[in-house]
Amino acid sequence: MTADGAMTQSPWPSASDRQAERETKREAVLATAVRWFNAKGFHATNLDDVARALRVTKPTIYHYFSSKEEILFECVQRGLDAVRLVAEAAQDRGGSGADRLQAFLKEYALVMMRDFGMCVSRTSDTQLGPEGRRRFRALKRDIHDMLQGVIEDGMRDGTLAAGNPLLAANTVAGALNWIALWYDDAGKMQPEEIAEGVVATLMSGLAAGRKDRP
Amino acid sequence: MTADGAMTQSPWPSASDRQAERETKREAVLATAVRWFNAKGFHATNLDDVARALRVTKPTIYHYFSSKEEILFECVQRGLDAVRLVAEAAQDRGGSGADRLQAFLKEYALVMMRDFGMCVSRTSDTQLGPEGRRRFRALKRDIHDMLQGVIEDGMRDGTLAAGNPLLAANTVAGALNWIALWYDDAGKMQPEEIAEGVVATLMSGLAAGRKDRP
DNA sequence: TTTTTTCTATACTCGCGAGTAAGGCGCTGT
DNA sequence: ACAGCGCCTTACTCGCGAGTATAGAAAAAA
Repeated sequence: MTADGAMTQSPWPSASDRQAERETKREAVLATAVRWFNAKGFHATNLDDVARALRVTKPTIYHYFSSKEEILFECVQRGLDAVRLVAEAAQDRGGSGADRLQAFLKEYALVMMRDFGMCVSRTSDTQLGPEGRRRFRALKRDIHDMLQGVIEDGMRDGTLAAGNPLLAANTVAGALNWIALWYDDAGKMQPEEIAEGVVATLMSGLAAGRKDRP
Repeated sequence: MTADGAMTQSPWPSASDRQAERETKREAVLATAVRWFNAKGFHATNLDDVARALRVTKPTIYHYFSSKEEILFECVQRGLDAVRLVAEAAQDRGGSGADRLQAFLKEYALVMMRDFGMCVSRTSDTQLGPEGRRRFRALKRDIHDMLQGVIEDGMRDGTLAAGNPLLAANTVAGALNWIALWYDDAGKMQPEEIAEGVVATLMSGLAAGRKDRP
């Protein structure tokens, strides 16, 4: 039985407890900041507001982050990480290109209705400095390449219509990213419902006359 | 023969000439400003830069506009006016709902690759004050309603697949608006080509299996 | 010519908000 | 006990850029 054993809970935090505590506080800052960024925009949000919402003061925030830009960057990074995870899951999923694409798109859409996902669409790379912009673009490019890759697979195996994969990827990415700009938490439609509907439209198109939808 | 007759060009400008001159200068400010806004973002652009590009100074700009926000608003207004014009043209065009929609979408896409159109997508309403935000949203809502109206027409006459018109409108608007964020002037694809491709994807969908595209 | 209006420049103000300096409190380890 | 570090505070600096006060040149009106 170790000192960290499950039998007794020591009131004195261990070193790893305190490390975890620090991480929890960092995450709390990000969670609060991202909501302000989404609601008011990055520039219109000042860190005093964020600090007040957390019932601390601005220097406290600077104890965990070195700059406002770093906070924004970590927010979009979390959003993009979430998208990358669903992209990887879709790739590993097996099935036809169309099946993998559909699964990918739906999860992608759902991410865009969560705080960190929304932040990605609402953040312009002009809000970051040169280095942050470079990294932001690189992360977005990774996502794009995975999306385009799945589309190419589907075109190759014949489950997706032939066409320009770059254009197709940008088209669907646009429709999905845009969700972050019109989705309303308090609205009537549920995320699940929106994701299903948008993906169905993208897969089947607007025009009438599909074989499978008479 | 009037004083403004076509026969002789007086070197002394008439009152209407000077009015036109003033308008020309206003437009020049907007044309320059919108390019800076699109390239660097609204906040990162300062009016000294814009003035220098026009080889004047900041107070000159304030002689034509009352604030930086007014300049931005007039830029997005021009972009949205362009979209409204193509929407009205599509409505008057006649033909089935699907035909009118397709015509609308293509012209919409083309607008999003021009300076003022790009500015619309790149501008968040958080960049405007309460009044500007209200007007901006109203203009965007007009466009949305027209788009959704055409889609409803198409669903009613059976040329578009049945579904949720609100969702469909948001999906296509997203794909089109997003063009403004990835289109590259210096890229290989021409606006015409992009517009055709994106609209075709939206109308027909990504999945293989259309009757009209075996 | 004189007066007035239009347009533009030089040289400022001024508020906002990112980021910092310096100190205090409490826990940890020696 | 005491040195050291983690955490958080109050109270500041300071630069940037929107917007302005003022004046002068040129053109229009009188």
